[in-house]
Amino acid sequence: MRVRSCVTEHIQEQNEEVVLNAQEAAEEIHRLEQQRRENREGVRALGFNPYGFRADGLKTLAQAHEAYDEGADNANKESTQAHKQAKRDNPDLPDADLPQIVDTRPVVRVAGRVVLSRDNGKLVWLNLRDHTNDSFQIAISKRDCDENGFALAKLLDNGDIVIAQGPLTKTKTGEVTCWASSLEPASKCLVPPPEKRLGLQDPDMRYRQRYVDMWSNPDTTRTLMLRSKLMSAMRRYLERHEFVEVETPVLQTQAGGAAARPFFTHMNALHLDLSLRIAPELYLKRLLVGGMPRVFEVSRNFRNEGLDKSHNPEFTSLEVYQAFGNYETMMDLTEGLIRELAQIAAGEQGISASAMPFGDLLIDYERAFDKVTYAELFEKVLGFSMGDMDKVRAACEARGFKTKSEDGTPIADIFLVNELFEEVAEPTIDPARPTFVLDYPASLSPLTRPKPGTEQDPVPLADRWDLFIGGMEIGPAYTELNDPDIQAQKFREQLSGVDDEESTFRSFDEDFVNALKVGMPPAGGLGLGMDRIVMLLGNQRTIRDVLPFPMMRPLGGVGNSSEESDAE
RNA sequence: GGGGGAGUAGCUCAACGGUAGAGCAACGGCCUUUUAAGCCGCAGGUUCAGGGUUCGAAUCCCUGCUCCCCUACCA
Repeated sequence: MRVRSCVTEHIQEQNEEVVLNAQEAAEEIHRLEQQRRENREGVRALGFNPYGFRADGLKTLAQAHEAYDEGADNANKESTQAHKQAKRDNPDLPDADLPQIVDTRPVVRVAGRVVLSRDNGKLVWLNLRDHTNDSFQIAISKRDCDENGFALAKLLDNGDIVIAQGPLTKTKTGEVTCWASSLEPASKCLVPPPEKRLGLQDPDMRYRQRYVDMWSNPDTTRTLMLRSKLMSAMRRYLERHEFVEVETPVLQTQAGGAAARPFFTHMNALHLDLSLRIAPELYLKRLLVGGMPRVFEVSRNFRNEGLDKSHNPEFTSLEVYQAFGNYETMMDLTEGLIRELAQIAAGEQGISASAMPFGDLLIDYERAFDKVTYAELFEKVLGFSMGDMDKVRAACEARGFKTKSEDGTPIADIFLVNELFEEVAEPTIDPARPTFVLDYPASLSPLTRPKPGTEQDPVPLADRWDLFIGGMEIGPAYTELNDPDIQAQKFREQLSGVDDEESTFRSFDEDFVNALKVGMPPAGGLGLGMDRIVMLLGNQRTIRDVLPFPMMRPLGGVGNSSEESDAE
């Protein structure tokens, strides 16, 4: 009871606050909004509801444009001319005896947002926009449109949504136009819109008010719709390959499957501290143990790390696991998937998948992806074998890379090898050619099966590849480790090998090891960064441009953190 | 984390120590084939916020807020 009354009080306080804010806001209505409110009243005075009703039988603006019938339009124009000419020649004849006007022009009903308007007095031109067409012209003439519709046209503001109906014709400059017989309001835009040609430019405003960005910059909507189409095509592709989509927990008692700092939250009912998932991997593998042979999850992952043009704190990965597959199975699957998505994206944009623009690059998704092993690429670029530790250490020192940690202990050889690889070898991969880099050092891949026969090599390898496109890492795939003893040992190594700061977010998942004890079939596993794939195929430079609502710092300063960051 | 840049009318931008302007949008008027329509008229500002220097600050200095770029970190 006590809790309830507290809650009630709290809600009351909140409500009072809302009322106060609303009053303050009401006093501060901008003059431009006020004018729009007055126009809205004018629309009401005509007998319309400015917020409209259900409308059936609407065509998209693109469909309407398609429906234009040249023959019918010409027949109408010619017969109208003949009628007028005859009337001039025989002013006394009744209309019934004059040549009749033929009108078989298709009539369409369309809806859209007003992006331009030109008022010529007795003829008003509107250009409407929807998701299929940036600018479709409507003419509302005093002669041909119903009286209320014509009066409405005079009261419209840019940004309003309207429904127009009428026959399709071409103007004398050749533009397909709906010559309205009626016009109705569908919704009012009370907020003054951005500049009509340039759209909303300020990137901050574009992300914060995506709903304005989307209609004022149609490319934004196109990119977000491309994202949907690619996600849908990805599901179709995987289902065609007999994968089933599953959903695994986002709230986890220990976030695993990747090395990343998680977000934390608390569950009241069980008095549990929980973290949001950083990867779905360990749960998907449990499903393989249970007997699902081919699974995938479109996983929203949360990582409490920095933001930049390829990192958002929540992002979408595709993870795929195939029992009795390996990392080569995953390579074929991935290449096929990405090529198919590229073809779909290319089709949307009317270009070829063999030359898709990404910044200054033209990326070819049609030809077979390049393949190179980690060791080959290392040796080709560095000029010596990655097993030659003296040269590795010397090369690192020559380049000024750290070879000792803060307390003076030498950094493990394999991290030096990887430092050289990432800093020197990786950048030489041709960004215009999708490239698989195969066979990573085993110590860098704790959840991966060691490559048979390399255990005694200077650098033991693992069945792992990474795919690089456009200079970005798109995702890795593995032959999954299914030996519970090796897995347990890798967990232990990871825990002991990291400093205190990092150990807070690496954990030994005993239940996962138990699952492997029950027996997981050999399997291939794959993780793809879907946001980055949409960036590549939609030619967008930043991850923010492929997310409808990217993470933004709240306006107004201090933020809402109840305490100072505890993890710095 | 480090360095650089930006914030001015609803929007896009000028003005860089001396009366805050333009284009678009808006508002009033004219106009039945316009295409960023046109013509005439009229209005619109806490120059991000707060402090300082100065006779005088959008402009120079300091602090804060927000964004952008580079860099660093990052399975």
